[in-house]
Amino acid sequence: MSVNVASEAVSMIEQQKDIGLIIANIDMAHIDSHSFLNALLHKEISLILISPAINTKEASDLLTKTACFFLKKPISENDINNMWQHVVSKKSQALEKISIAEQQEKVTDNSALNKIEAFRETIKRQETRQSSLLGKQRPFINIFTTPETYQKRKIITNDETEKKREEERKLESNIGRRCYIWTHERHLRFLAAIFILGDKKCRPKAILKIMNDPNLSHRQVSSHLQKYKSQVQRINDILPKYECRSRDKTCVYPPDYKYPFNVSDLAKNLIQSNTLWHSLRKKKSSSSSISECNATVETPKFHLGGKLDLSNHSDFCNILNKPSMKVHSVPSATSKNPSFIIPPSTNSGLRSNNPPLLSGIPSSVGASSSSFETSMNQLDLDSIHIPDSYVPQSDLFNIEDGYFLPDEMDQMDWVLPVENYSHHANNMSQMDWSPSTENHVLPETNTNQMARVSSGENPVGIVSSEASYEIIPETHTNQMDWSFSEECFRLLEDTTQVGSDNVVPFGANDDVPIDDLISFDPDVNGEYDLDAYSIPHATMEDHDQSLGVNLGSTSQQPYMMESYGYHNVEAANPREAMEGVDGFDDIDLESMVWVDEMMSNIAHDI
DNA sequence: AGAGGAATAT
DNA sequence: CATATTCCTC
Repeated sequence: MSVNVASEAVSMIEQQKDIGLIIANIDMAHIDSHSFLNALLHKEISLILISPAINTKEASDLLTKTACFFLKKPISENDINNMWQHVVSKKSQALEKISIAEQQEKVTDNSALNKIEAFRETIKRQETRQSSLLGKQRPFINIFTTPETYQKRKIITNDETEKKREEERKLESNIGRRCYIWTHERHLRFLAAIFILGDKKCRPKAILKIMNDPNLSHRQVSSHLQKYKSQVQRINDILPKYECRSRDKTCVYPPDYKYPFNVSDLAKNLIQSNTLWHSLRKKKSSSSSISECNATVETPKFHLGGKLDLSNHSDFCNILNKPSMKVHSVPSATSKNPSFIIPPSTNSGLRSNNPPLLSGIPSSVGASSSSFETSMNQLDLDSIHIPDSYVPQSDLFNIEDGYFLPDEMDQMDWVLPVENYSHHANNMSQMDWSPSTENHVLPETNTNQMARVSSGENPVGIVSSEASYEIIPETHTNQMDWSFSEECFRLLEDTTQVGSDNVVPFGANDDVPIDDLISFDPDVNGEYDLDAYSIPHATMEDHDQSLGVNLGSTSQQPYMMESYGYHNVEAANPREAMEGVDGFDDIDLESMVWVDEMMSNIAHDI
């Protein structure tokens, strides 16, 4: 909001309560600038003052009282770009004010410079974080550099030496840093541990014991577990919302259905989908354009195709003899929904170098009896009963003309910019399973009027009668999302070619030890013919029949049929996808060392 | 004392 | 957001 007269601004400040930042010319017409400043003295509003020339004394005086920053005319673009930093993190600003006030007791005549120095430090910290995240340095803004600040730096008081030591301590630990502890491999171990332990026993200490990672502390596992659990919760909260937004209404749901995903069955699904992803990736790399660099690109090891029967192993036998899992509200014991998702695409089955994080969460694998309980006697991850998700999974990845971002959902950065691929390829993105904004389907029932705003060919936003949603800006669409563009995928493929030295070739560091432990074959009996899922059921009765149940669909709203979105997978049958791949059926005993370690740990625990 | 877990800090 | 730390209970 802009006003021409200062008095207008003052009354606006009085009335409006959500003002976060004021940018004002120091030379105000019709009003004494000091009375203007008094008006916001006790408000928590950041103030940036603009002046044609900066009088140092006056500036320092004002900075002490109210202003948080001074800009000298003419204002550069850089200045504008950095303004946001004055409004974010009110809390830290407040803290800073306190610490500055304390300093003022000792250095009274330099208070303004203190403030600038402190602010500078704040920005520096932010820069550090951003650059570590982005993997590159950004130019640091110079506007704060004055001879005085440099002079000030040389005066080292006891206070400051203490501060410095504190800083060093913080640098040694990982406080405030992105430190990629939870690599893909570690996370998979973590998930495996959770799966093995089960919901009730998956405590930090036990997990750590199974993971057997000397570089991890109990607390780190604890923290990771906390986050993991919160994400499970998030999924359980969010999935029902997808369901009601779904265009695919072929499912008929019990009125009281839930999403009883628990911590360990989700872990199982995630491990499984990761394994499948890697296997398909391997297939792709051996058959498509990447094949020319096959000789140098080491592909991950897998043991798909055979299950590792550990039922006779004395340790595992005990471990796996845990109580049977109860499952709530299973709509269908014979649902044909596959337990994984292949992202739809125009000409390629695998589009991302990131494993499918959300995939596999909805699963009904192996539910073949009318009983919803089972007990495990072998490490057969397919035999566990996981309830149907009720979510037509393909819809999670459908792209429509209209997108909708539910209020309660943030846009998640669960995939990485291509430029940082080499750095992050094995890390991060483990926890954020929510599909990005683009995958949100506009609910049919939504009465909110939506309009798409375009600039040329590029959508720039969505305007609704209630709110407007910004479409992910270009920098975000460059991320390795399931929905990323064809161009982006090509770029990705290019950058993963061997010879690009800032990029780790795919596979070089991607081996997943957990695969050595668990052999998945999601389609060991050839039952999951993905093509079959793209054929719509003719009638609801057919649908019910195929599910082997009658869920009383006649009493429900008859929904339109939509096809599933499993298109263009190179081999529809994952089993086929694996045929002909060397070492496919082997179980490499030498690579099972970790399994042995894990098992002996478990034995010790027992 | 030390684990676990929520909350909060960085 | 990812990770570290604190605080409190058991």
